[in-house]
Amino acid sequence: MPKATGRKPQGRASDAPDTRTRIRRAAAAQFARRGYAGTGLKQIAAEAPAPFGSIYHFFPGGKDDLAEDMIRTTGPQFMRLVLGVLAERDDPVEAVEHTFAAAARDLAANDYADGCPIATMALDVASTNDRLRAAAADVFGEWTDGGIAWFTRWTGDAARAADLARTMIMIIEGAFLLSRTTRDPEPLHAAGRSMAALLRAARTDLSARG
Amino acid sequence: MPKATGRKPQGRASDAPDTRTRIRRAAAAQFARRGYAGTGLKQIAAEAPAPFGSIYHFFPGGKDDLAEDMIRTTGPQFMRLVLGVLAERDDPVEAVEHTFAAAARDLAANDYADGCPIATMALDVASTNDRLRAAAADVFGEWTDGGIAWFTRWTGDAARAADLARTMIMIIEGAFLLSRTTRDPEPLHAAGRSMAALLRAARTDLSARG
DNA sequence: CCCCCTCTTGATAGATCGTTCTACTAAGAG
DNA sequence: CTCTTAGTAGAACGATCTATCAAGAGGGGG
Repeated sequence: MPKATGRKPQGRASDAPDTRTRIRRAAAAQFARRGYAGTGLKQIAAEAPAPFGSIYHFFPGGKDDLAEDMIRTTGPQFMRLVLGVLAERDDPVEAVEHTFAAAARDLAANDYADGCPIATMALDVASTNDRLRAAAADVFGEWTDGGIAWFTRWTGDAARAADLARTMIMIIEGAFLLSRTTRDPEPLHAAGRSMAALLRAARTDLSARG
Repeated sequence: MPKATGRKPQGRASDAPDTRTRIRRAAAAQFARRGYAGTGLKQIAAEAPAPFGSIYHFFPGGKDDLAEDMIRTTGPQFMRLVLGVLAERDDPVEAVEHTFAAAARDLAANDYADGCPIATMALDVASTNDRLRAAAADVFGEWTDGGIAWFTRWTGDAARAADLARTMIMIIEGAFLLSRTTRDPEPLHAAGRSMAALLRAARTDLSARG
């Protein structure tokens, strides 16, 4: 990790993102849309835009370094995004419904290209690249922990919160998969309804037990 | 489609599958595990085993033909498999729980390599290959229809059955994603519990309304 | 018998892949 | 001024990719 010396790269427009940032952004977009094997380093350099050699300057480990960096940075970003949307409503059931509706709207708006930032890569590398598989597993673990914290604040029951958190993640991933391949927001809406139904069932169940 | 002339290929052991079948099987396995872009035609030929040129003999359209054939044949196969496991129990809630448990066991048994036969490819090509994306969308549509039929037989309510069917597909896909990348069967078990909870909620809801 | 057709076989082409390499540029440090 | 270092730039390499091609093997129908 090169220590920041406070020096600006090279006389560049002050507000434009630097080369490293442009490479990361382009890599994140391409990997998320086209998967690991389907994305070429040359495409990333072309889209950044950045000189090809700069990729290896900033990410000496090459494609794997770039992909792992992408997984570990966009993963938490996505969780913060979801948690932010969730926080826009007070009632948990409404919050969940609102979040799925927002996801459906956003996915349609970007022409069904950007769903989960890491799911495509995760499946792509699950059986072929253990380092990246582990990175994705770490991210899913963080999401699960974050979800458990969120649901525990509401249910007070940790075991139930764990199932709800995992289910929320799984159903949203499944919904992205279906909506992206069918180019139809309906799966995301159905997912929202089911997740809300699950929360309502948990609520009545918990209040019945006291 | 070459008409079957009843003639055996070339002096080959009578019980061994023919070249075309071996190519299809190898392609299905590789595409499912490594995705579309991550699978090479040479690997498929090597694993079949089959001479490389035979791929183009049987699938003149090359990789796309092979992938579309794989999607359209393994998709329905997988639905029949799931429906078969579901039919091993009479009570729908038990059937669903049993199915997820069986999926968890099978996935661990094959070292977390074989989850959904088409999900990896579907995400891989969703934004890059419209022909294959549409093929995967057709398969998901068939699954949805099959699921709706199954749940309608139980609930009698078509709209609710549609949500349940879609949710079943989505949650299973999400669970495969999480279980494969974390190499842990727990997500599949959690998915089974949640799906069962959803069915129980639907059951009490429907019986309350009459 | 010989033609015909299906299938086999692997070499080959041409493009693209990830990676490495060397040369160059610009700016801060002394 | 020179030295150093970060970053720019892309040529070159060997491997691998998809796809094509030409030739051969082997049984059925004339």
